Amino acid sequence: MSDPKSDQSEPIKLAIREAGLRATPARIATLKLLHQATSPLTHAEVAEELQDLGVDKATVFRNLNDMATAGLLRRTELGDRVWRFELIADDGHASAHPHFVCVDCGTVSCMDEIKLTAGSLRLSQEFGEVTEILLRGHCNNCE
Amino acid sequence: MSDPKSDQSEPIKLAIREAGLRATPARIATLKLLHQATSPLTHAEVAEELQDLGVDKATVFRNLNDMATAGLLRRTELGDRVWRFELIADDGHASAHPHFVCVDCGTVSCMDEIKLTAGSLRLSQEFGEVTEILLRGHCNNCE
DNA sequence: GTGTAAATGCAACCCGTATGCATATAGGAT
DNA sequence: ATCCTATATGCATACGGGTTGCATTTACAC
Repeated sequence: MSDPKSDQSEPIKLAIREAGLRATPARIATLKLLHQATSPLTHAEVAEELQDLGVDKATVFRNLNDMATAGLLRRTELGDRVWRFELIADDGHASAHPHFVCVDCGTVSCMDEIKLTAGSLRLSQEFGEVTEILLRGHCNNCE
Repeated sequence: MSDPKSDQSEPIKLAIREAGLRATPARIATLKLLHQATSPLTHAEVAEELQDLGVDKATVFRNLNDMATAGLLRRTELGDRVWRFELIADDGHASAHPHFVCVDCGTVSCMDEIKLTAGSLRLSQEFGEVTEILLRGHCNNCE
């Protein structure tokens, strides 16, 4: 009774187990969803998508948080009091990158090339070690 | 029965009225508090300070939001799901400036000199008009 | 297969914030 | 100085995203 559908579950399962967690259907579905996403997803967005599979909100919340703690996801708050999660993959869109959040429509974009000036970087080190850059403003679709 | 204490209430009252609001004790006290502050304050911080004066939480919340809408304060969310408010003065620390938030202790610092590289600035305009820059990381007191 | 720690579902709860409504007050009109 | 009314306040209650306690189920090491 082996599953004939050629999904990419196996590598995902492996990754979950390597992170020290059990590869449950809810977690696999969550990671698949985030894999397809082009920007960070909220708790609510993931929960809505997974409730067709009969997965409870609380489970989604716990899984997202647990997988973030386990290093599979990055959890960020982009100014609207909602947590968002994105995959930390071994490839491509992996490393921490700045985000742009539209204060009007709430759309979140990933920015790969944004940098601070050298001087600003130096100055910022007087405060501490910067791990995340977030830009907010009005996106081009909203004006 | 004129008040002998040489506080700076008058200019503050004027500013409140100019913003189209009534100069109530709660608002005056709120602005004085924010005037002394060196970084943005939360609802809770202001509310706690003002409850000695018998001011209700809800009033503080409404006043902060109203004064932000009226252009007296700037309201920002710095990643911990809590609103913070800072004065928009005519002098000094007035214009929008980046903030640094320590993800460990939650301390917020105002950064006046941080800039993006010219190239980043150009790139960011593909997304929209950036109105706010927020940096997060580990502050020097926390490591 | 079996046992057990980890994961899940459900409901209840938490915390920061917002709101409805009756009362009090600022401040322009008189 | 007094009055009047829109604005502001206090209190209680509601809200929304997120979290947690507990009994049940399930992944997976053996």
